[in-house]
Amino acid sequence: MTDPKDTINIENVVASTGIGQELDLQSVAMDLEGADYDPEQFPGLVYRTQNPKSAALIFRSGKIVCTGAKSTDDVHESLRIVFDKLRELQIQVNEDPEIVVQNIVTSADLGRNLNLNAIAIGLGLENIEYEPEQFPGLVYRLDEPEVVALLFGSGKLVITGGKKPEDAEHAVDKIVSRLEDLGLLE
Amino acid sequence: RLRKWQERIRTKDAGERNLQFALSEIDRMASALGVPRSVREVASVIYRQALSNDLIRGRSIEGVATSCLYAGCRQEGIPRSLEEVTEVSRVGKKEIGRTYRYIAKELSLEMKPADPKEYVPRFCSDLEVSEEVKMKAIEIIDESAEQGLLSGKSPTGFAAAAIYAASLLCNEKKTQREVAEVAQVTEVTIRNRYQEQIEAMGLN
DNA sequence: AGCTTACTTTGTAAAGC
DNA sequence: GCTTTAAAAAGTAAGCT
Repeated sequence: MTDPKDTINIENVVASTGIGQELDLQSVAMDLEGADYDPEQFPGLVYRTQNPKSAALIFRSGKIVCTGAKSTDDVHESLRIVFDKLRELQIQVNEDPEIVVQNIVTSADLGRNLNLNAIAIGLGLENIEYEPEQFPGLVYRLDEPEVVALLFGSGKLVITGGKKPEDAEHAVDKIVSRLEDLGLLE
Repeated sequence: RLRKWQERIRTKDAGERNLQFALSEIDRMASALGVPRSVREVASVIYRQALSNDLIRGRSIEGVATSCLYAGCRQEGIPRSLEEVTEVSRVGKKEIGRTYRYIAKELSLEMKPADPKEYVPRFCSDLEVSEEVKMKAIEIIDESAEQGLLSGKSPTGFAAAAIYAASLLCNEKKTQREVAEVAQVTEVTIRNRYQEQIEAMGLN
């Protein structure tokens, strides 16, 4: 039996940071190759890194949001590239800006099909949201860790809202044991 | 003090007018959908509960009224799909769905997902098929749901496919297009669900 | 009948309307 | 509440050949 924990894969990491310096996004947009900046539509400038792949949202305040990285290491590497690009434009960037992971999206596989109708009733209709007419996944909010899990009929799941990789592991353990207790797995 | 008093009356009148508007909208939409009076009453009760729990603030009256009607239909066991309620409402499907989920959660309505079988009588009478087709469709839904094919699938598409399959089995063939139209799903969805159900019934 | 593209859901920060 | 970004899950839908 494959431990569902071993199937966990980080799909997206969102983090925030700041260079500690105000920016003139108009000029940054002019000098930074590949930058997308449309202040009418959104106040942030979008800059994409290729290796690792990510998208950074750079704001006038100097605060930055990095999304799309596949690991916390990739977040740091992506932001290092962004910092260096800004330095190339003669912009002062703090030594080691603090990088805070805000959300980690993970996928996993329980390895067996799930009867979502039975799970909805078993876990308690008051704790879940399952509206197959609107979305095929069952939404399950956990208190500890504080994450949200989307369970699918295939047994695959998505866990989001966590701030560290262990949150997803703990969530998978709890989900597996609850489903086993209810006799809804295997 | 006089001013406060007038304001209270103004607020009370406005609130009363809003409630009357909401209830008349529920009535209008219920008539357009052809649901029985019991559903309008349940929907009205849910709307008043939403009102007393202050769930309307920040949302459109029409959106809440439509969501309450959608919830009422399901609670009464004669569901209308979001597509169907959207057709008679002045707000979009996305807002109705979102408002419905919010109200259901806040009022602890604990709604079970709609059962595809609940759509069979209405779809079948719209298609003018026999009682035999209706029973066969229900049999197909029961069997394929038992085999776990229902998880994540839309109840209307599941019901539509079963009715299409049943019409073939009973030699009262309805086209995918005809079934798709009454169920408000695409022919592609019927085809996909139909294939799985036929396999589950061991009829392929 | 496919294939492609796109939208539905979840969470999260950023600045501003 | 909205706007934008990213990614997964699976279902549904629409457009094109």
